[in-house]
Amino acid sequence: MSAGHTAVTTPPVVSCGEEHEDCGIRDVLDRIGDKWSVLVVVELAQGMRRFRQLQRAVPGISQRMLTLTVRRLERDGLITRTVHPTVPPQVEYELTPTGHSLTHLVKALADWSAQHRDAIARARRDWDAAHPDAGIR
Amino acid sequence: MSAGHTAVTTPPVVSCGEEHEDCGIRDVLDRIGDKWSVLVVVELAQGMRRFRQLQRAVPGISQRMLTLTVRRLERDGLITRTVHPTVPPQVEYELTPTGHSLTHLVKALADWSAQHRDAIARARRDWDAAHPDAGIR
DNA sequence: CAGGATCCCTAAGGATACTG
DNA sequence: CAGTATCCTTAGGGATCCTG
Repeated sequence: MSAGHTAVTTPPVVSCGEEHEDCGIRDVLDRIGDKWSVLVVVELAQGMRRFRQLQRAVPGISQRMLTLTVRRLERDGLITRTVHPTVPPQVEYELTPTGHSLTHLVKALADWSAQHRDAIARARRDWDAAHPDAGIR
Repeated sequence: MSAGHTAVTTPPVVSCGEEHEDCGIRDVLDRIGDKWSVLVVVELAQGMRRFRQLQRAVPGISQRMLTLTVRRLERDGLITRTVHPTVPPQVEYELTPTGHSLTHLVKALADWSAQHRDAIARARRDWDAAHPDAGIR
């Protein structure tokens, strides 16, 4: 169809073993694909943070979601939670080595986004223009 | 606290400009963080596919979600949709160059998952054992 | 075959109030 | 400060039926 097309000769970068049945991809996405996890990880990449510090650093997050998010990250061994029995209480969150390794991945995501966001935005505008009445958006 | 701790000296891998306000990370995750997009992309990484082929290749997906997923991917310029006006109709989906570049990213996700899934599973078991009654899970 | 149109249901997330 | 406890709204997604 379209003129010079590299066609099917493109080597399969990802292939999920034999008959792909989920690989581990969905695993990661179920973990960091939510609304706040990566943002918290990104902030913690700068160093240790306390609860309120995190909440201020991650703009729109509610205290409820912050609590849930750090709990999950802690459960998965991506961050540590250190309670100082002072008054008022003081709780510190910090990335574990595993959590830190995740920042590399997040960096890859950010890089990809930076490289393609313009093209994607353009594609969207074009598509929206070509489909004035779409159930999507 | 814990013995030899690399502490705050860890260089910030990701930092989102100055005061991070979302970077482009959420952008990517909003795009591929859903339940099916990556799986469809992974399948299309093998080459061109038709609608039913995709549905069979991605086990649990409903036709509704497949429709929505490919629409979104098409809108973002990650895949192309080619309609052959035959009877019965035949529609082919294929990765665009941008879409193909995404497979590299997905590969990074899969690799990270493979490297850490055991550690994470262990961390979970430990955490669950230490917190018998947790609202999380 | 490749969808569109509906209906329904659950989980994610927001807002608010309260506590150690 | 660092949470917990409720309540409520929405969006994501599944199931089913219908059509060109």
